[in-house]
Amino acid sequence: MGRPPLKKKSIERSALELFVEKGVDGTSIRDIATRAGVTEGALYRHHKGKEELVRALFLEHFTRFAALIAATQAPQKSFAEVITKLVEVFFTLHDEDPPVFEFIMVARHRVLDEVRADEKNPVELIYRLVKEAIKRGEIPDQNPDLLTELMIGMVLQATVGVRYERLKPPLTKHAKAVAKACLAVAGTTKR
Amino acid sequence: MGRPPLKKKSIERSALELFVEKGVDGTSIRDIATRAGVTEGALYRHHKGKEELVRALFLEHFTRFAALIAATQAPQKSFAEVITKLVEVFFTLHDEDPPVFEFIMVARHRVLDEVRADEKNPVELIYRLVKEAIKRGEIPDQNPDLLTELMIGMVLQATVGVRYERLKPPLTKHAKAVAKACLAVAGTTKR
Amino acid sequence: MGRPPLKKKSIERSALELFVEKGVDGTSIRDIATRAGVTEGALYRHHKGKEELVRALFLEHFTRFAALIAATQAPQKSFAEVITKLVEVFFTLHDEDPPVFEFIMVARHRVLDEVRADEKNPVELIYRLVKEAIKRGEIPDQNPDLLTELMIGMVLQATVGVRYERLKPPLTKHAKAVAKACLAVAGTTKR
Amino acid sequence: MGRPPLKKKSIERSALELFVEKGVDGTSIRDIATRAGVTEGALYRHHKGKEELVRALFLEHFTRFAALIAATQAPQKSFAEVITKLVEVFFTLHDEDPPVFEFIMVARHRVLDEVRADEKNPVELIYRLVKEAIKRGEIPDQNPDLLTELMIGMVLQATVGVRYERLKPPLTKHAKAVAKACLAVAGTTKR
DNA sequence: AATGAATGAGATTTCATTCAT
DNA sequence: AATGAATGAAATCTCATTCAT
Repeated sequence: MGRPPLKKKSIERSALELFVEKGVDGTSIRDIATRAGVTEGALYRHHKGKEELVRALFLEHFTRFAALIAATQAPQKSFAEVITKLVEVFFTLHDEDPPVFEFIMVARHRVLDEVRADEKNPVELIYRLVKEAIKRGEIPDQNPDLLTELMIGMVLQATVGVRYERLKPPLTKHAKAVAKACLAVAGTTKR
Repeated sequence: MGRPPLKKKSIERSALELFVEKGVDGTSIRDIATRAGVTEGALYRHHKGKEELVRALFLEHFTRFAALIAATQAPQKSFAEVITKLVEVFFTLHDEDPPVFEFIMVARHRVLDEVRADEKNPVELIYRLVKEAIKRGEIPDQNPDLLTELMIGMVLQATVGVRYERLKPPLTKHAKAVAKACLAVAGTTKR
Repeated sequence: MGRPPLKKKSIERSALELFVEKGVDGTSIRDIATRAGVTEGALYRHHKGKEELVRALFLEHFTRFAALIAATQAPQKSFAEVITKLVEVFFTLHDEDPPVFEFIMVARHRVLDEVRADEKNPVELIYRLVKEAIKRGEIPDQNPDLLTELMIGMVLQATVGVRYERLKPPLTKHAKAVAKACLAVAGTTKR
Repeated sequence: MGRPPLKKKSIERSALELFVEKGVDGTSIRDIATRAGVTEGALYRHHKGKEELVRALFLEHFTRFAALIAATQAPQKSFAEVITKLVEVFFTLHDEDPPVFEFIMVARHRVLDEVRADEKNPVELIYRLVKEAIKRGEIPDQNPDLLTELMIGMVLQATVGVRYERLKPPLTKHAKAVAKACLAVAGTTKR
């Protein structure tokens, strides 16, 4: 094995940040190279092109995210417990590296259109949680799709609040409050 | 007078729809012209370029939105009443013309960076409502920034749910439920 | 006969001025229309297009210029008299309407390539004067081409001096001095 | 390093020639690329655009010209000596590379508007020479601005004469005659 | 006579990608 | 591994001209 690819990480990090700041379509190879302190050709040593780079970055992080999120699931846990855990996990993932979290949010539609109804899709996961909680009487009967959206909306918007400096980081400090809000909306009966 | 601007509306509508579908940077002038059934040059009779077109479309609709949203304000109304009204107004605006609503959401960061801390900014408006409600004891003492984000998150995510066909339109059908969710999160004491 | 073409003169004057200020290629139809206070189409009511407009403007004024210049010729006059008269005529034409004079200078190569070795060409005219003066012994034997260029250079550069505000107009005030310079260069022996 | 910039010189030379032949506004990027044997985009590797290319070419050569012209200055030399030297230098610069000389003439108004009253401006330099010569009694009292223009006019028109094949190159062959003409116009008293 | 929207051609510029070094 | 000149295609924009009004 030769020397480690010194610039690879730099290229990938620069790309990720720029994708968040200006969008994938708004970011050029030259933008990435400039920020990474390399020249345009260097990117092609490591990736086939811009779209492949987006895909690679997405899958690298999303896989990790999905695994951590899936691990929150446990049949014996109550709806309240799982939701609380989920919010914590989401916020921890965000705080760990906010640009990475934001990139996943930005890139998911572009990449996930191929993976749409995937079981790993957090929307699907939460939807199933809600359905089961209703069936088990943990929360009142209601439109499970709507509740899913509302909870997801609160979690995601909290990350937006941090990005625009309307909420003080770290986000994990707000996890309890947001989880409580989710349960309030769900109308959780038992604790 | 020369020919009346038959194609202006068509160009603007096509642009707006494409901006929502593929993003501003992902939409080319050619895309717009093709959908509008004109040649590329026609756009420049009416707008200086793509960025100016985005700005013009945004300001046109945002101004109308802001006026309607500001009109929900009335000093004698309770927090619950105003929030309920606001959700209704948001959802009505959405249902009226979902692409226009979505375009405003998509374009706001691009355009509003110049208008940031504007009083017309709905985030600001809701924040002030929350602060006053806390002061008047209508809702428990809490982080007003967080509550603001949570309510906004729910409202916006509901529109996303419709876009991805996870929620059945029209959105106004869900207004009552979403308003109730907002009040549940706020912990409204009086009704 | 209907109304007179009110805007025709305005278009032509605006075009002429812009051709001088920014060059023919640097001036667009829109530039002309804007300065003339009309719309783009109006020009085509009076002229076939930009090139034809240049040609028309050039020929209109050049014809008049050429006639006045040709009138300076008289067989019985001395070289000194004709040169003095010529400088006066040139400077009078310039002072009468400097933009017109400058336009003729700017456009001559573009238009005169068709008329090149024309007898009306002032260069040709002066060249013949010089040749005859040498033959008649009015001036010393010398390179007639060079003398021609030197005299033309002085006359034209004087107009440039006025344009760049290095010489005080009117130019006719300098006619005597420039004529004297021409004769000094020629080495005129008799007066 | 990547490939050495094989085509840069070719692009710049082609541009310079075309600017002289057809004017800057009459020359398209495509014209330049075609003559240089490259594609249109290649130009942008080396220059920001056409205007910047004009500026770069102008400054590169003008700086060299100005240095050589300034070097003709020496306090102990007579007006006649300096003028003779100046004409020689101008003509040598012209003969060395006529297109470069002509380009400087063509581009100077476009670029020099920013550098106008610069001391390096040859017009200024000659003006100062003339003023001093008058003060020192080397030439009769007269309008120094006019004399400056007349001398410049002769020198420049000589280069025009060569371009239009009315004067036989090389121009340096005519230097003595033109210098003599300048001194005749100035009315130099001492030799 | 004049308007000005629209066209069609082309000019300028950007950009992902390739490749010789 | 990295460079950066150059390409080829596409995007943005300009402009002379036409034509319905």
